[in-house]
Amino acid sequence: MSLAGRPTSKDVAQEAGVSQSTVSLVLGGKWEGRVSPATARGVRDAAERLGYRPNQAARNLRLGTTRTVLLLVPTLTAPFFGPVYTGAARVAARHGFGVVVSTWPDDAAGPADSPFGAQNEAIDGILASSMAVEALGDFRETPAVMLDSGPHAPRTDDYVPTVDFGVADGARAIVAHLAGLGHRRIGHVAAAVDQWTFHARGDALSAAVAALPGGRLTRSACAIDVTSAKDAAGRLLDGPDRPTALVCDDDLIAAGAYKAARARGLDIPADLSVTGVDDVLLATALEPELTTVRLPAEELGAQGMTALLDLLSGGHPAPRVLPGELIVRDSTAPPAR
Amino acid sequence: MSLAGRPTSKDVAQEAGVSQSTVSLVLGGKWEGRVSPATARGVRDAAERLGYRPNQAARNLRLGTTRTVLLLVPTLTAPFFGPVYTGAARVAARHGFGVVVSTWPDDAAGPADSPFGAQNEAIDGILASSMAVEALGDFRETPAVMLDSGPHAPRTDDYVPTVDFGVADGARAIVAHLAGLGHRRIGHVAAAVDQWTFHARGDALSAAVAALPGGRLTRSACAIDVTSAKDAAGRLLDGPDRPTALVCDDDLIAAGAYKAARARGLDIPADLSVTGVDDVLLATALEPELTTVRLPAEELGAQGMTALLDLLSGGHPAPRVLPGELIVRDSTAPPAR
DNA sequence: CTGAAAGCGCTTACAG
DNA sequence: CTGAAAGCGCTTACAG
Repeated sequence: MSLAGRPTSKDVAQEAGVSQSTVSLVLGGKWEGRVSPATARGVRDAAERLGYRPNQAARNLRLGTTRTVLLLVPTLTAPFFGPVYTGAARVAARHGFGVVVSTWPDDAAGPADSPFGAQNEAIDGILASSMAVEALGDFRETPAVMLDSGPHAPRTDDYVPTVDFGVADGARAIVAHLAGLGHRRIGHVAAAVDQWTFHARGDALSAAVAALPGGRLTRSACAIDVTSAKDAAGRLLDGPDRPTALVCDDDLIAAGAYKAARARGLDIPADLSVTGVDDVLLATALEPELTTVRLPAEELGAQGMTALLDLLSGGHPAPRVLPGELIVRDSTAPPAR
Repeated sequence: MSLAGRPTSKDVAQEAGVSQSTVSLVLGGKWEGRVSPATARGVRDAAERLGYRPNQAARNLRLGTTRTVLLLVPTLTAPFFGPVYTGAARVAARHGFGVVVSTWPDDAAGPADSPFGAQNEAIDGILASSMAVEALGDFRETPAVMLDSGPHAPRTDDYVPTVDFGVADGARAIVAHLAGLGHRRIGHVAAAVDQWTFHARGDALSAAVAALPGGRLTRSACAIDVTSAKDAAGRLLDGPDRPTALVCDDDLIAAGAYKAARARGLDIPADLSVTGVDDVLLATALEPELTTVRLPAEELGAQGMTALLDLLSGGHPAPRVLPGELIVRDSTAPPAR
C-alpha cells in the first residue's frame, strides 16, 4: 500500500494477483470480452477489501478532463438558485464531478470572479440557468445544457439539451383557479427581466385571460424586489377598473403586492386575491399565506446535471419539461360581492 | 504547444529558452536565490505571451493534494448558508480551490450524499459552520476552521481556527435599543437548536435584561419555522404580564411572531415590538419591515476560507469575530402608553 | 484473456 | 544559477 495509506490501483493489482491494466479495465467497466469473469470478480473483491478509490487527479491528468462543470446563473442573491445548485451538485457528486458556480452577466461580482476572467478551473461542461443560449458565446465548443431558458435555436454545430418548467401550464393553472373563484379583472405584476420564463408566462397569461368570458388583463412591470413590486402593484390598484386579483411573477413580487394592498386599506383575500410563483420560504411567512405555483428548482438542477452527464458520455438527452404545482393557500378567495 | 491547444510548462520553457524546472521554480514563486532575475522575468513574459495556466490535475497528482475543501453546514434549506458558501467559494476560486458542500448531521440527504459515505472527492481541508468541533470526529487529521461555532476545546493535537459573529454584542444592541424605547418586559422567542450561537445569545440576553432596572425576561423555545415560532410567541403573549417586545432568534421566527400578534389583534409596533436576527430577504418583505441584527454571512464564509487557506500553507490564523449590525426598521417603537 | 510500457503535466531532489 | 530525470496514479494502445 502506498505511503499515505491510500491504496492505489497497483495495490489492488498486487492483492488480486493481476496487472494494473487489468484492474483499470475491470474497474472502468471495460472488461467484458477482454478479461475473464473470474478474474474480474477477483479484482473487484480485492478493490473492495482494500477500500480502493481511484485518484481523480491522476484520472483527470490522463484523460485530459477535469470532472468539473460550471453552473452559470444570472444572480446568486435570489433564493431560487440555491436549490438549483444543490440538485446539480448532488447528482454531480454521485458521478465524481464537482460544480463551480459563476454569475453571468456579472452580478455584483468583480471580473476576477467571472468565468471569462481569471477562471482557474478548466471545465468539462456547462449548466446555464435562466439565460439565452447566446450568453454561451465564449464557450462555443463546451458541452452545455440550458435550464429554464426555453426552446432555442441550436448552437452552430452541436446539440444543447434543455430542461424547462411548464411555465405556460402554471400560468393557466393560476388563471383557472382565479376564474373558478369568480375573478375576471386580473392584474399581472410582471418581472421586467429579459428571461424566457417571464416572457412565456406573460404570453400564457394574456392568452388564458383573453379566453375567459369577460376576462380583462392589465399589466405593470417591476424589478424583482419588494419596493419596486409595491409600486407596480400600486399602479394597477390605482388604475381605472381595479383588478380583483393580482398575479405576481415571483413570491417576492407578491410580498410587494401585499404592501401595496395594505397601504390602500385593501384586505387580502377579501378585497384582493394575490398569487406568486416559486414557493420559496417567504410564501408561508407572509400573512395570509401565499397561493403560488411551486417550481421544483432542485429537480431542475438535478435533471439538468443528469442530462449534461449523459451528453458528456456521448448521449443525446431529450428535452425535459418539469411541471409546476399550484399550491392554494389563503391569499385567494372569491372577489368581494 | 500541446495538441489540445493549451500550453504546458514545457511550451513555456521552450519559448523562454530554459528548462521545465526553471519554469516551475519561477512560476511557483520559489526562484529567489536560485534563478537569476533576468531569467525569471523571461519566463514570466513567455508564460504571459502564451497565456499559460498550470494544469491543476497534474499539480494535484504530483503534490498529493486536491485543491478542494469541504464546507459542512447543518442544513441547506436555511437561507443563511447560501451566502456563507458564496463567500467561501469566492475566496477559494481566487486561489484555485473548489468548494464542495455537505450537510451534517445528515439533513434530508441520503447516506450517499454524506461526507462520510461515498464521498468521492478527497479533500484538503474543512470549513465547518454552526456545529460543535466534536462533529469533526471522523476527520481528525484534516485541517479545519470552525465558523459560527464559538470558542471550543482544542482538538487533540492541532489548531482549529475560528471565525464567529459578535453574538453577545448583537444581543446587547437589541436590548439597548428596546430599553431606549422604554421596554422593560421582554420576551425571547428562542430557537430550540443546540448551536453555540443560540446559547450565547440567550445568555447575553438574560444578562442584559437583568442589568436593566425593572427588566424582566420571559422565554419560549421553538423550531426555526413559522408555525412553531407562531406557537411559541403565542405562549409568551398569552402568559401573565405580557411582554411589550419580542426578541426573536431568527428573522423567520420573527415572521411567526408577527402571525401570533395579528391573530391576537395586536398591532406591530404600536402594541408589540418585534426584532429578528440575520437580515435575510424576508426582513424587508414583512410588514412592517423588521428591525433586526444583520449578520455578515458572506463575510463569514470569506474570512473562514481565508483562515483555512492560511492554515493549509502552514499559518496559524488568529480567531476572528465579525460584528453584527443593528438595522432599525419599523417593527420597534415605544410601548403603548 | 492478460501484461509491460508509455505518457498525461507537473514538482522536486539531485547533479553540475 | 540551471538542467536532466524521476515519479505522482491513472488509462490505453500494443504485443503476446
